[in-house]
Amino acid sequence: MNIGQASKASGVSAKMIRYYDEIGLVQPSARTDSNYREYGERELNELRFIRRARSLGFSMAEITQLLSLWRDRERPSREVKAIAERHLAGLDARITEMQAMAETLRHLSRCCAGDDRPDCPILADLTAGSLPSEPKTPSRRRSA
Amino acid sequence: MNIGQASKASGVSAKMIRYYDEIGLVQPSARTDSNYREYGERELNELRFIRRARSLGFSMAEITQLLSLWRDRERPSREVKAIAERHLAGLDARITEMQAMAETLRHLSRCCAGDDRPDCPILADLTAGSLPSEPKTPSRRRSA
DNA sequence: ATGGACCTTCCCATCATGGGAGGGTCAAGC
DNA sequence: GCTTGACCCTCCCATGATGGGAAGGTCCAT
Repeated sequence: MNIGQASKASGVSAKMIRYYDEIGLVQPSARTDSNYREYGERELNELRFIRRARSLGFSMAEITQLLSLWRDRERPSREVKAIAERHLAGLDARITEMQAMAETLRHLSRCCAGDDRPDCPILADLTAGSLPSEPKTPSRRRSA
Repeated sequence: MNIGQASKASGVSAKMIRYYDEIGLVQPSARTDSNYREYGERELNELRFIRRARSLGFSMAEITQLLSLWRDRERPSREVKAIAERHLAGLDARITEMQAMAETLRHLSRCCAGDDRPDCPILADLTAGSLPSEPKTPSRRRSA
């Protein structure tokens, strides 16, 4: 199977398949005389594995580990689970963070008239710009 | 105020302040004879504005628009609101997507013993790898 | 006048992905 | 056989926001 066929069959772009080859993640089982990459069922399954793992948000670094566990028939499921849980924790953290952003935006948006007038609580909020730590006297800077 | 002071006062790294200068987003009000960037209150507020907007997840492209509205005393709040709502919609979409990932992972993780044995529903799921759309006859090409 | 803290510019790296140029290969139809 | 179009190859560049670091100039306090 050449790269185009592997791409169609795995749902991974040819560009990415070449990239995985380059970084040594999934190498073609062979090359033809004319230097075309050739992939077999095994590589195909690995490409599908990667695609599925990417769709769950795993980074390439994590996938590298997962794939090597996948290849190892002796792996302890503990290790797989640890990777998954670490990733899940990161995911949850990012979700929480984004939810906070979304809530703030929803609030500001609700407060904004959204008409022709220039007064805008959204811009007002951005202007307030509380510093990370120190509160600091609220800068009553010249109207500018 | 030089770049270090502006950095401290705004919470934006000096590196980023130089970058904003380079892309023309916030330029120093002047340069000293020795070519040091000089920032005034106005620029300081713009930097704080950016920092706050970044913390709400706006992209630099969005911030460019927001900043130009912020500078325009005649802006219609409608435009600000539109940007905010578009961004909010994108955030919500990403949150939903990540929640789906997290739910899947939580489920898989719950099903995984996480012990010394190699059997692992997480790897099993990744192996299943359903194709994006077309089922397609399972390509029985030469077994390779 | 010396040292250290600061500033400058320029280059490189990230991470996963795509775009495109320039050139070789293969298979089908004539 | 030869042409044509669809494929493949490698190599380079770009993304977005950020940081790291080198090489060299500046400022200030001792």
